[in-house]
Amino acid sequence: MIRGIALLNASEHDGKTRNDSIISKVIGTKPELRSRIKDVIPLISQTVIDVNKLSVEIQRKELESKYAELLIVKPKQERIGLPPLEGAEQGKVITRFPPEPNGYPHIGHAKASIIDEEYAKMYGGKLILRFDDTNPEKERLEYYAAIKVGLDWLGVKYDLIKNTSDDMEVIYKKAKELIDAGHAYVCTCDKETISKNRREMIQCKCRAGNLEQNNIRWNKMFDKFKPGEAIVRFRGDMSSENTVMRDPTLLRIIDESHPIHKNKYRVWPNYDFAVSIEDSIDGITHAFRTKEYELRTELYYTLLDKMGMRKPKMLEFSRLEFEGMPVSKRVLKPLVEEGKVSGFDDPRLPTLEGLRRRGIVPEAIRKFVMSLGFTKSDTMPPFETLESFNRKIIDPESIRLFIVFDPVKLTVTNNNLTEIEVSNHPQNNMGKRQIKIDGNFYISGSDAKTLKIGDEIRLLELYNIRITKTGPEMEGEITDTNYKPDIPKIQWVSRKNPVNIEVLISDVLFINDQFNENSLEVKQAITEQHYLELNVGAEIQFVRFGYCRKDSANQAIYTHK
RNA sequence: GCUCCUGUGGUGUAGUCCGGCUAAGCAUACUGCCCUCUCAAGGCAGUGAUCCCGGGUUCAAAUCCCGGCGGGAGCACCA
Repeated sequence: MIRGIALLNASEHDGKTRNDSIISKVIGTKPELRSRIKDVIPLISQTVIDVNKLSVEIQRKELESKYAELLIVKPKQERIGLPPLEGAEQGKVITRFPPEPNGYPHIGHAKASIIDEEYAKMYGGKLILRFDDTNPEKERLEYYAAIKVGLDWLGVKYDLIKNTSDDMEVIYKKAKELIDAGHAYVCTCDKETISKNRREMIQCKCRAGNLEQNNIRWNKMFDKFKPGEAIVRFRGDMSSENTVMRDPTLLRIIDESHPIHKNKYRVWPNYDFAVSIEDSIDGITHAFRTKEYELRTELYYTLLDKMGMRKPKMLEFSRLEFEGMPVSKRVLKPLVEEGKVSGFDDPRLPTLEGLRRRGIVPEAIRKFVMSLGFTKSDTMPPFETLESFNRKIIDPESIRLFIVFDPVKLTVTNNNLTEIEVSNHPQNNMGKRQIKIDGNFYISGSDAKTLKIGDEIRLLELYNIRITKTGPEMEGEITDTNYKPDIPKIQWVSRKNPVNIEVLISDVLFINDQFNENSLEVKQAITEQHYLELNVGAEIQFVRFGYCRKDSANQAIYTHK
């Protein structure tokens, strides 16, 4: 057997084989030899020497005659999809997607929700959409809706929808329990002091307060105290190396009206407190969040411990963002307000609406997200990869049309056709369209520039012509109608019924943190009459230009090449 | 500054937990050819990684151990 493997390896490497490879292969095929490896090695070395002495032809001959079964290559099976989850049981996995309704959904939400859904699917479990709406200062009703619309568009299906704010009574109950058990206290220090103490690991006097004081203060938080005057803090560890454990805030007072509950509550839990309670009572088995929360998982588990609640498994993944396409509201909002972009659906933006208008389809986003894997490494995947997935999906259903930029007039002096029929797609049956012609065309300026008198070109789908006049009003005459492979082929638009449109071309929004003033190019173009018959939202491939999505009767948005 | 996380071709990843059956697989990008009445899609081929660096353990290390270095994040009454 050793000889066979050595021969095989030799044949794969120009007749030369090596000890290490053979040892590995032998152990791989017969693991039981592992313990006797020391006895096997000399044997292998000798075989390798013998085999290397033989010529390639002899090696091959012997291999084929004696060890033919080794020539059958077994295909390597590779894991597809997400890595398996620890502790996941078929049918029992419950995941959750917990956005805060404080803005429009973007590619980051897409990644999170797709991972949540894929894992639920993988284990035949459930996905809960939970709005983490515990900060009335930032949340608005329209965002709840926008997020749902975004998920629908993405095709992310959830089994249950709920709001964290609907569980306020449970949250209060848990807070009271923590206070009564001495795991939490009400702190009335001011913000700066708290922050300073946390940095310097100093306990404040509130921490030492007795149960009675804490209960009085807790009750006062619901009426007497003003916002900022008192917070509930977890009795963590002020000397912990993990700063989040240094008596973090659990609840605070906010008087702003909540989009759903209006002024019913004014003591609101903060993120860590709400998430741990919610995940636990919702029956979540596996919770995923982005990496910047990593240090908070210690708090998450500790809190759940102190409350005596069931602990889900918390895992982190890296944030998804594209280079030059920031996702944060902090930078996007000013852009919208200053009119630098047209709105949150501007095609330059990585918002779901922006991507949709640009012509990116949900299936492409899903494939792309899945290709990223579940990792914690900080990376900026190129937008190109998304485009590539997208192109493959939209190509079969994109109608082919002709478009011309910087139009130059071209007249074919001996034209005798009045109408031709053109196929809408080169491979797929997407019907045909009629184009009326009279010998007067527009061609692209960039093509016109390359043409000299006497050149022969083909007007795609039409006929071949020889250029007889150049300049702004070009002329040519038909030489042949048969397709010739070797001459340049260009697209054209009939001057009989041209359609003027503008094409929006996006470039990266930011270059080295600077807003790219040239991030949107608007190009005037002329296309075919047929454009007007397409539905808004249709994907078009303008031949020799690229894919675009019809945004309106006179505007198309460039998707990608 | 402190703490945590992370480091595989230009890019994104698989493999890392449980060292060997992979002289590192896939995708993307790039190049060339084929196909094609598009510079698309499709097919084929090619370029490209001393698996961050240095030690150690072992017959054997991308994988385990130790020590460096690079990158990111957190240090809020935001999520």
